[in-house]
Amino acid sequence: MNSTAKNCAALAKRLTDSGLRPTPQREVVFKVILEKRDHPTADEIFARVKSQMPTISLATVYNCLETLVQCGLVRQVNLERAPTRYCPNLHEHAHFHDDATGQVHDINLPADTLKQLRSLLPPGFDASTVELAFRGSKGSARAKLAEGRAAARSGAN
Amino acid sequence: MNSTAKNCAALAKRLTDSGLRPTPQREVVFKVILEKRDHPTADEIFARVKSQMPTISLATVYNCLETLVQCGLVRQVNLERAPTRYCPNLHEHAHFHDDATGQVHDINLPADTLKQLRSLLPPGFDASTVELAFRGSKGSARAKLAEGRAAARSGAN
DNA sequence: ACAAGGATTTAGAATTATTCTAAATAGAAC
DNA sequence: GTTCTATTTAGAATAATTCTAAATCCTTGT
Ligand SMILES: [Mn+2]
Ligand SMILES: [Mn+2]
Ligand SMILES: [Zn+2]
Ligand SMILES: [Zn+2]
Repeated sequence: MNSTAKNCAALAKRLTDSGLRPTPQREVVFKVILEKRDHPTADEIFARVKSQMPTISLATVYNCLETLVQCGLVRQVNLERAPTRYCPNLHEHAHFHDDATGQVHDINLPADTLKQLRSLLPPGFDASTVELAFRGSKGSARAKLAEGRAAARSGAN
Repeated sequence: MNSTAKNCAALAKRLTDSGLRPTPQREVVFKVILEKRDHPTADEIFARVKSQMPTISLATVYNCLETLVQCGLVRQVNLERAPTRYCPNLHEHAHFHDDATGQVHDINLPADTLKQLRSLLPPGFDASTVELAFRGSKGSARAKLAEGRAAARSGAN
C-alpha cells in the first residue's frame, strides 16, 4: 500500500467517522494539499485539482476544504489579510512568511515552548489555540554566514 | 497640558516628521482609538468618530488608519478572517481573542520570550515581525479557582 | 430492481471588508 | 490672491468567501 492509498484510507476513515462520505472531490482536494506542501490558497488548490478533475467547481473546493478542516486533517493559515492558505502539517508549528518570495514555511514548535507561551496568560485565560507567525526575509545561507562573521568581529571589538 | 493634548501633540509631531498634515480627521480618529482601547474595527471607529464629526466618511477613516499605522502610532490586529482591528498599545504584546464575548485582550510579552521565539527560526530566517495570538475563553475568576482546586485534588491522587 | 430521501456538487448570485477613482475642498507656499 | 499639492469625500470597483437553489449522486428500504 503506497502513501497516497494510505492517506486516502485515513481520509475515508475520518470522514465516515464523522458521518460524511469519502467523495472523489474530497479525495483529490486532500491529495493535492499533501502533494505539494506549500500552503496553497483555495484558488491555487482549485487550479491544481482542475487538471485532474476538470469538472470540479470552486464552490466544491471551498466545501471540501471546510470539511477537511472540520475533520482535523488540514489546518487553515491566515496571514494578515491575504487569502486563507491550507496546511496538512498536523504537528504544532508556527509559520514564517517570506516577504520577498511570498512563500510560507513551517517552523517547528517544541512542546515546552507552547507551554511557556500559555503560561504568559493571566489567570482565567484559557487558550484553546495558539497561533504564532513570523514575517521577514529568508537570506541565503551565504549571506547569513557573512552576517555571522560580521557579528563575531563587532563582538570582538 | 492634559493627556489628550499631549497625544495630539505627539500625533502632530509624527505626522509633520513624515511630511504629512495633522488634520482634524486624523486627530479625531487617533483620539477615539486611544479613548477606548478595545481593538475596534474600522466600522466601529467610524461610528464613534461620526458622533464627534458627523461629516466624516468611511473612506477617510480608512485613510487615517492607514496613515496612523504607517506612522507607527497604531497597530493592525488581524485575527482569523475577521475585520481588521486597531490597537494603540505600542509595547510588544500578544492578543487573546475571547470566543465567548468577541473581546480582544492585550497580553504582555516579555522581551526574552520574544528573543526565545526568534531563536526557533532556522539559520537564514530573519523575522522583522512576530505575531502571537491566542484564542479561547476567559472564565470567571471563581470558575478558575474551582478549576485550580480540582487540579490540586487530582494531582494529589 | 426500484423508489425515496438525504448528502453532495455545481453555477451563479450575494455578501462584505477594503481599495480605488475622480471630483471637491482645504491649506500651505509663493 | 493665485497656484500647487495634500486631503477628504461619495460612490464605484474589487476580491475572497459564503449563500442559494437546482442538479446529481449514493444509500437505504421495499
Ligand atoms: Mn507578502
Ligand atoms: Mn470570535
Ligand atoms: Zn504549516
Ligand atoms: Zn493590542
